[in-house]
Amino acid sequence: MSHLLKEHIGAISPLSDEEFDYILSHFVFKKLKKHAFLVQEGNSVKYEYFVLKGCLKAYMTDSNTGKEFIYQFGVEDWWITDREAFFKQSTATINIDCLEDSEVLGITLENREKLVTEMRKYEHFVAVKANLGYISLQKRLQLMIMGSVKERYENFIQQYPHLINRIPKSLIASYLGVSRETLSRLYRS
Amino acid sequence: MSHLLKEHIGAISPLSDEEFDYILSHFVFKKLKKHAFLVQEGNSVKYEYFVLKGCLKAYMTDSNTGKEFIYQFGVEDWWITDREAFFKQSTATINIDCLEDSEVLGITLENREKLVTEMRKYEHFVAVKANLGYISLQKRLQLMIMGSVKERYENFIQQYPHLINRIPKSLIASYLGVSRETLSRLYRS
DNA sequence: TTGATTTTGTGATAAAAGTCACATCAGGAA
DNA sequence: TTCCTGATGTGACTTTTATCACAAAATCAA
Repeated sequence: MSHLLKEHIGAISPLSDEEFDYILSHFVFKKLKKHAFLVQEGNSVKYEYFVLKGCLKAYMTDSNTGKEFIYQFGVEDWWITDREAFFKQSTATINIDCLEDSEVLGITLENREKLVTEMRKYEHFVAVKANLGYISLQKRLQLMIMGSVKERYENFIQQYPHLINRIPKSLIASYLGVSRETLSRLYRS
Repeated sequence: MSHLLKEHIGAISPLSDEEFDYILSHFVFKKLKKHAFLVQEGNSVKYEYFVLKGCLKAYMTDSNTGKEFIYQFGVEDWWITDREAFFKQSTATINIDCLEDSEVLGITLENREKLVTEMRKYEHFVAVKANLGYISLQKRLQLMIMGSVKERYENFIQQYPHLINRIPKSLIASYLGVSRETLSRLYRS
C-alpha cells in the first residue's frame, strides 16, 4: 500500500502497513476549495495538518500597516498549522488559507499525544521533525539577516523550484520579506 | 536541594531529588574563561550546553563579507549549541565563545537519547522545549521581516532587559540584523 | 468568448539603512 | 596613575529598498 503520509513518516521511522493504518485512523480528512480558510485568526486551532494535495499559505497581518507576512507555504508532503495556538490550545494569531483546491489530513493534539505515547516510532518521527524544523527556520533567519534580497530569492528557487511558477511572485516576495517591485526588478540583465 | 538546572527542568516536568541527581549524572561540568571557545567552526560538536553562569554568543561568519551574525546569546538558564551539528553529529558551522567567564553543563547526544528513552519526564521536557524554541524563533523571524529596527530593539529590551547593559551594543546590533551605527542613532530625541 | 480581476513590470521619488571616518569615553592592565 | 583597547556617538555620503503610479499581460469566471 502506498500513501503520501506513510512515505513521509517512513522516511524517518519505517512503518508496517498495520502500524500506518493505526496512525492514519487518528487523522481526519478535509477537502477545501481555493480561498477557503483552514485556520482563522481568533479561532481555536484543533488540528495540525499534513498536506496531501494543493497549496496553502500561512500568514500574519500587521495590525498597524495591514500588510501581511507569509511565514510558510504548504504543499504536498508538508505540515502546516498555527503551531503556537495548536500546542498551547489557544486561539490563532495567524491565518491559513488555500491558494488552490486542497486536501489535508488533520490530527488533534490529543491524538498526537496518544500516538506519541503509544508508539516509539511516532515519537521518534515527531522529535526528528521538530529538530529539522528548528534547524531550517534558523537557516531562514540567518539568510534573512545576512543575505541580500538576491541571495534570498536564489535560495528560494533552489529550495523550492516547483513553487516558482505555482505561486504569485507577490506572495513569494512577502515570504522573502521584500516588496514585490524589488523582487521583480532583480533580474533586469 | 536547589540547582539551576533542576528548577529549569522542573518548571516543565517536576522532579524528585533522586530523579534530578540521575539526570545530572549525565552532564559534564565545564568552566571557561572570557574569550574561550565552547564550539568552533569545523570541529565536531559533542555536547549541548546548559549555561549555569556567565554569557556566551553563538555566531556565524559570512564567508564573503567576513561579517558576523549573532544568532543567539546564552546566559544563565539558557541552552546553547550548534544544533544542526549536534543532532546530525557533523562538524560545526558556527562558533560559540564566552563574553564573560562562564560555567556550563554539557550533555552528549548519546546521554540525551538515553535519558529521553529512560525517563518519560525528560522526554516531555525535551519535546516541550523544542516546541517553545521553534515558536520563539518564528516570532523572531516575523519581527525581523515585519518590524522596523526600532520595534526590533524595543522588543529586545522588553524580552531581555538584563542583557542591555551586559552586552556591547555592537553585538546586540548584530543580533538584530542592523549596523551598530543605525542602532546607536535610534534614540536621538 | 469576453469582460473583469489579478499578476507582473517599470519609472520616479522618498525613506531607511549601510559605510567610512573620526572623536570621545569608559574600563582594564601594567 | 597612565596607557591602551574596545565601546559608543555622530557627521557626510552612498546604496538599497519601499512606495506610488500606471500600463501591459495573463488568468479566471460567466
